[in-house]
Amino acid sequence: MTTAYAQIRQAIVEGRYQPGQRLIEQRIAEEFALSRTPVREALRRLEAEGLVHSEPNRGAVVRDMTIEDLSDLYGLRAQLEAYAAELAAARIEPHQVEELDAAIADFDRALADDESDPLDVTRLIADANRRIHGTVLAAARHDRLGQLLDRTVDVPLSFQAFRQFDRAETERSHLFHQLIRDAIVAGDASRASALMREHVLQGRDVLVAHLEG
Amino acid sequence: MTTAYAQIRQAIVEGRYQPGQRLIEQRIAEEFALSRTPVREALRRLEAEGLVHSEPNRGAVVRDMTIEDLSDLYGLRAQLEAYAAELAAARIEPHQVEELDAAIADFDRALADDESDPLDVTRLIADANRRIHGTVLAAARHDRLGQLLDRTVDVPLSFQAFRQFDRAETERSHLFHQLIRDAIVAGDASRASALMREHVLQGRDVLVAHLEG
DNA sequence: GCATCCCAGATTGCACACAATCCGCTAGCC
DNA sequence: GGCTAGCGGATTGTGTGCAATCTGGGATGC
Repeated sequence: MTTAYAQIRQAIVEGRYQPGQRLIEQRIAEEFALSRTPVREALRRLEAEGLVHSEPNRGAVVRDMTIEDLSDLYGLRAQLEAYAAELAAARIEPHQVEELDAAIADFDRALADDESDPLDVTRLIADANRRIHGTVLAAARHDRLGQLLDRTVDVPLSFQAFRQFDRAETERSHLFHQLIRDAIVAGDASRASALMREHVLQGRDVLVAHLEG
Repeated sequence: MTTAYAQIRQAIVEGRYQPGQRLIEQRIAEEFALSRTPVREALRRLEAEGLVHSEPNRGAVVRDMTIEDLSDLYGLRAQLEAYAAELAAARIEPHQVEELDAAIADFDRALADDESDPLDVTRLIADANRRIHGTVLAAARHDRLGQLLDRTVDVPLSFQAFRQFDRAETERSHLFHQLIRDAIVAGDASRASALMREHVLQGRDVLVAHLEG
């Protein structure tokens, strides 16, 4: 099951299964050399996560979203991540501060790297970014919030082709990461929250502009 | 599947399956005169919703929560409902204002009713309350937010025995409902948001006090 | 006495078969 | 010509058997 879930999920997030496409159990089962049973369970799980939409007796399709839907989703994510930052400001532990600093340093290093393959640099940046947000979330120590955020963050990925980060945008993100880090470490919950909200909403604007253009 | 899901869920929320209790597929299947297959799917769905926790090859148990977990959950709910109120202030439509007013009027009527069986009154109040919050959520026009909220709101129910509402508390809720309604209708998003957050956090305090006492 | 190994029972994970349902299409009727 | 009823293929929903895995307890060795 776990394997079916992970594989189908990856296929959706990477865009191999496109929005709107029907996900026929038998076909997927054959594709992954499994029976329908684990495929069904994976589809139910993906439905609960919102990546897939399904109706009784009619099966599942990869969920399609309008730009408005995506924009709303980012708005929700902004709320959730802002709350995570707020909690983190009160709950973060020293070793998590170290993790956060390390991830921010990696982001900085990747940003300054003008020798490696740009594709690798993009990957490094994306990874450091994930670690930064992940550490804030872990510091919030709120399992359920983490769960909801994981799901909310991944959905839009299926609508973004893998794309290079614009330099100015990336530097702005870096700045925000540092400000957010400082607010959290200083225990200033309301500023941490506001900065994180703004940071995510900036991301929304960039995505929307990209999709409209 | 749908029937298995609904039945198991109800059993958990009503407390017939207690927190910590193992949910053995075969046993539940027999109890509802089904095979294990729909039961399995229902358990997976409940797991995704957070009502149930399960580990590979070890099965599912009704999720247990500490007071801290519940308190955190209410904090999350406060964020989400506040966001719903914020969006509703910008998006509500005339017929939804009518629905909201009708639900608030029902709440008022139930509150003034000192003749009916107190248990019926409590049920009426709980129902009006659900409609008020449901209408705000509908007015927010944000499917995903609605989904997340449904799940976040129901979980604590399994930890509350059905209880009478304290009169002062109920009147305070009624007041907040009216203030929230006015802010939404006036299009004042930030006040609607702040009021809703406070309203939910009051609910948290009451629940926590109740569980500790 | 204590730790370790191993076995038996219980339970979940998966495959497969059959039943129920849905959708598109054709034939028949008005 | 257009509309409705009904048929057949495709797909999902459910039941069941077997394999894989975990748990607890007892026997064995130190």
